[in-house]
Amino acid sequence: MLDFSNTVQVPEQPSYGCLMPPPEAAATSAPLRRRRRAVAVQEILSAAECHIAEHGPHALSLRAIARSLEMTVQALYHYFPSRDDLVTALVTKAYDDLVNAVQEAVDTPPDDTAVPRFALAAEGYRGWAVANPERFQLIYGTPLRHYRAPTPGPTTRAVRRMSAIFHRELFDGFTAAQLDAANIPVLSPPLREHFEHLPRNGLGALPPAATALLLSAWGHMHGLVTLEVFGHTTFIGPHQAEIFHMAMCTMVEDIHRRIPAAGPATP
Amino acid sequence: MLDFSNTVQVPEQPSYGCLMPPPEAAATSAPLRRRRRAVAVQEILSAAECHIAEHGPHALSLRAIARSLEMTVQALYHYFPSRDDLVTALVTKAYDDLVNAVQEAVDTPPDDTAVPRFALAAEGYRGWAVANPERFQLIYGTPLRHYRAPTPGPTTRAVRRMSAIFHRELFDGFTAAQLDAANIPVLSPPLREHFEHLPRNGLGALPPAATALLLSAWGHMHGLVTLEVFGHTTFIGPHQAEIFHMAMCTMVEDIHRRIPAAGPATP
DNA sequence: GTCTATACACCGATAGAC
DNA sequence: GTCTATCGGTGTATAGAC
Repeated sequence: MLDFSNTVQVPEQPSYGCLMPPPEAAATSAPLRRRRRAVAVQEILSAAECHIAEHGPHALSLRAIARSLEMTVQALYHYFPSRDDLVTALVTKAYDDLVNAVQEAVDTPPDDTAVPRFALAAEGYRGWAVANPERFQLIYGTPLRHYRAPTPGPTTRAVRRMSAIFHRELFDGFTAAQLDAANIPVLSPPLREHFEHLPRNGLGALPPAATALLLSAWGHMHGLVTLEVFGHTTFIGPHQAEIFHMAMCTMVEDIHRRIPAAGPATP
Repeated sequence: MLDFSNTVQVPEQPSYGCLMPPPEAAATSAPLRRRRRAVAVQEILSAAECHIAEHGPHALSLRAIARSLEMTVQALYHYFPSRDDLVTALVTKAYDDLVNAVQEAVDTPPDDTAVPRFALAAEGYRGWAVANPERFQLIYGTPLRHYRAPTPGPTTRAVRRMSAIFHRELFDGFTAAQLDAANIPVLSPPLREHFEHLPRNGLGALPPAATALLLSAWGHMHGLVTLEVFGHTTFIGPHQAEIFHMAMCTMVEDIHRRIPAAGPATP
């Protein structure tokens, strides 16, 4: 792919912000050149995110970024060989930031311990999306014109992390046997087989019924967030968070109701 | 708004298609001029939809449409005063078509009468979205650059129709008292009040708990469709329809379980 | 590493002839 | 109603000087 792939996540930006001092690279043994380059890349990405936040992901252009950085376009080409590479870096970072937000929501001790942990994760998801609507659109909105994502997808790693979190928070405490016996309509044999052949370190580790429930839950969460971020639920006014909270809590309740209690031990 | 607003839906296009003979207007008493104009508008919209289907909603441009119609841009301006007006017409039509698809799905006698009617409607929604992914993106994807929708929104009528269908199919057979007693976490007083002040001929007619459940259901349905149409669930392969079906059926089951049975009559 | 200059495409919109 | 011509802007990308 690109030579900046190993420098792009260097100093772990604390959070997204438009006005941002040039991040001082932590004292490292890397040569000065490298560090300066990394700083420049960070500044470019930061300016790009700023531009996206202001004008939407589809307004992304090298010229605009160059303008806001008071550089010329050609200087950018020195750091990113093409627009697509810049977009790829932005998408990757956005996805990572989203997953980090979810992880952080899960790690933060909740005010109310009665709230299911999946709902906490979901609220981290929503929280990031609402705080960064344009970057959320960059990830989950209409694909960018003329952009071809590299293969393998730059987001697969983050997707796997996210999937693992939701998987854990939704099904932790249940055995595979319990999940397999979840009370849902019977799945077709081809579908069951398809699910069982997914990566063993990911969804493939779950019984098919659980995979189906997890996908359904993901869609539920994502749909509510999408409708809100894309402005289709403005009539709810300031109560979006409450609706979302209620929907996620009842959803987890309903899913868990479909999983039978552990039977007597069968050694 | 625009003078084409009364001509745009004239001959009720049978279905979306790129190659389409100029629709012969039914014998009407309207003057010849009007009919010719209506036909031209239809052709332009059709070409625009064709272009959207091929290159995505964000590629929409008057020039491209003019090219494919072998006209000049200026001829288009004769029918649509600006690009925004064309976009508005396309969005309106897409939304209408989507609602029509849902309505048709509800009206079609199902193969399996055990499938909840809400699930049938949802499958109409999904079916249209999967068949017209780019037009779905036009409606529900990233807002188009530089496009300002007119006020009142051109889609409000269609949204109301859609809302009415889902409302009916999800809650038909339940009384307001039953819906009001739905077993969900208590809603905050401000939220209840907000819901009760929604339009009386729309969501305002429902008890707040039912409105909340309907919104949740809408998000659930929309999320699964969105993930599929925007390509985030390709790993499911050809089993998307089955997952969707299962998710919708269990969802309706769970929602109905939360609504208490009708108590003894209290006259 | 950054610059000027440039090539070549695209876009929305307007003026005015026919 | 449709045309040519044009304005003023957008964009990605490259060549070559410094």
